[in-house]
Amino acid sequence: MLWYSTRVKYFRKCTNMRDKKKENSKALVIVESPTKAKTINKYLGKGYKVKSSMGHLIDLPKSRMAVDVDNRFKPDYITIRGRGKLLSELKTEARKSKYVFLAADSDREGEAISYHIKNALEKKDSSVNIKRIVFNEITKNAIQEAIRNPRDIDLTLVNAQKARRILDRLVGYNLSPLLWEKIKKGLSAGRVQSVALKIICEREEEIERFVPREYWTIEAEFKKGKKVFTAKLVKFNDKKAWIGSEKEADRILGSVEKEDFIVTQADEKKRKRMPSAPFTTSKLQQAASSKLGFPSKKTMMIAQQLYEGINIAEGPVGLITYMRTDSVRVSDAVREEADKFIRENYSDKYIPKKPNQFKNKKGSQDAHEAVRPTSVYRTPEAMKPSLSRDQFKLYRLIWEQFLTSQMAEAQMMNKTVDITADGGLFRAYGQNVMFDGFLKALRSKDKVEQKLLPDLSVGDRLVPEKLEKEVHCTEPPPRFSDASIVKFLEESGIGRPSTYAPIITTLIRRYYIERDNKQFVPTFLGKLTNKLLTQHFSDLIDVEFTSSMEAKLDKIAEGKLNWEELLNDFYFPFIKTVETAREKLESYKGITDEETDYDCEKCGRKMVKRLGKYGYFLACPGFPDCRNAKSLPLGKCPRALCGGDVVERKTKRKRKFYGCSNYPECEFMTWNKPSDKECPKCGSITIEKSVEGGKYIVCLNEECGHKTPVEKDIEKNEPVGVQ
DNA sequence: CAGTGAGCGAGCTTCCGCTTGACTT
Repeated sequence: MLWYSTRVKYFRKCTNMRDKKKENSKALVIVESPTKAKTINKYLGKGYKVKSSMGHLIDLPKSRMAVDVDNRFKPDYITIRGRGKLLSELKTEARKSKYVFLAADSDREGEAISYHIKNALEKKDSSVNIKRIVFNEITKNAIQEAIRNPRDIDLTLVNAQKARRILDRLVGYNLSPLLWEKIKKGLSAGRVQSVALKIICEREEEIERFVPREYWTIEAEFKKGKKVFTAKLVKFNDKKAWIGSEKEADRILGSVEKEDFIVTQADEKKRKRMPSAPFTTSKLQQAASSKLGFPSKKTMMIAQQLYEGINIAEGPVGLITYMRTDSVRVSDAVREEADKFIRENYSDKYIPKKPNQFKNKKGSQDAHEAVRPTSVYRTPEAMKPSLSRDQFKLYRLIWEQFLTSQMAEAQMMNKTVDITADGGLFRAYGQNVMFDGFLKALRSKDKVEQKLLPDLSVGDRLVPEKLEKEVHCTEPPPRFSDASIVKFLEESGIGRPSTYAPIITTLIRRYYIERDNKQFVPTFLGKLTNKLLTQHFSDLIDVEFTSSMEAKLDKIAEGKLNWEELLNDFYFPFIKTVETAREKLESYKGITDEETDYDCEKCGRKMVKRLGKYGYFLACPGFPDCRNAKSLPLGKCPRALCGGDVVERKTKRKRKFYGCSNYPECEFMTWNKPSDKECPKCGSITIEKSVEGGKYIVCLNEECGHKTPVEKDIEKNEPVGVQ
């Protein structure tokens, strides 16, 4: 019997093996994103199995430098913590497959990901046939074409990535410890984040230096027939009109007032207005920041949801293409679909004669298409029931940007009319939309305003209905916002689509900058860190550095430069500078403490605001003799007779909330972040609330309920220049 | 709903870039 059962087992084993053999004919395709894997699986069908790596699997370890600078910068690569399981799954799948196609993105990082996976797979079993394939749009044709043209790993491209990776490691892991030694542990510096910090600090210095000046403008209002229009004084006695004082404005008014106003020039010019390109990541973040008020992080999170798929009537569907891209490219098939949509919903006139051409930014890696709707036929309105408010807003933004990018240009007629009175030259502008083109698809809010001027010809005599002066103040340059910092980074070629949002988060997490009304303000710690870095590493913490590095990386990718040579040229001078800085720089430890008005109830000293592991807190400066420490009071508790302070707390799930320091005697708590102003009536904490028509400070004391409108930034302009 | 700092000297912090869940760090 034993014999029999063994036979059966053996037989079963054989059939199993035959099953496996069948699977053997399958080819394994490895991509980066699981969503992409799903889509490609549909296109490739039976003979293929598509898996995703979810980005890098092999990298330098986090816990140590792992670069042997004395041994030709040999990196010690390891499997990233937590990725071992995925890697061994890929190995198992690879062993069962006849072919493996490495289909990571067609850029520098994708080549490195493929290279590392190939090495790992071959370690176990060198008999697998591994090839690299690339495509830069997810269409059936593009993918089948790629499979027909497999190639080997491009080692020069891998070397370029290796140089980039190691350089960033050398910079980050040498500069950061210097900051721990000189300022505070846990701080960080790097090729990218430190440039972002620098420009935010530099802008702040500009603002601090700025002295506002008053200036005046003069405007005339005319009427011809029924049409009223205004013209601005642009020149006086052939000089550009910059009027610095009221006296001067009055002088000009006086000299012009009694004169005849005569039309001396009337020009009409045809102008075309091109729609802008579909979104790259950077442009998407900029638009979402300025039009929807979304921080970059929020934009990316919602875009990810739209990309991964939304349950709509036809089933779960990815509504947009991949959201991390530096390309404005759109596949031909999709362009044709857009033409069809435009024909059906507008008319042939709104299809451009030749498809609109948009140029990628220099240095674009072009691995993905632009961010666009997967089908323009899924209109925002039709999708609305399946989307959250924010998803809808972002989808509509992406959809409209794409649709308009595929529509015809608008034709404008621009009019310029010069009206002269004595030495004063007044100018009026008119704008007439001859053909609206892509403007037709914009919602009214974004539409270009029609500004019509009456028919005027040279020699016409006019009498101003009004002639007025107005006072203005020059304004300091604006602080950086999500939109403007991302714009700056992208235009400087610093950072990548996947890193724009995290850069901002890092600067905030390190307490280098704070968000104030959607604008970034450097903290004392941020300014100090920046000062230290710019003192010794001005060449490194600079826009120029990255662009020259990128140029050299390109050379490595072309095989014209050796990657070790690049690192060699960079590292040894750099590490010398680090050493000098370590010797020369004084220690700034402890100077980020800020004095406060709070008395230490244990010893009477004035407590200081100090930055700790978990954020700011109040510490007794008598430490370690007096060990008193407490949370930073944000204002008075609004409960009557309580007398406690409101402090920031965190739930077990790390969510911030604000509660009374007298807990549990007083149970006051709120999720709303208190404003920095106290209630003028009762002294309690207040929160800022934006309602239609303006911002208010609302008192949280229920018995008080006081509400004050926020006046517009009075205190912001005043202290700067007036003294 | 705690603690947080300095230094003692364990063991650790930190970079950029690629990608998602797991998850009480």
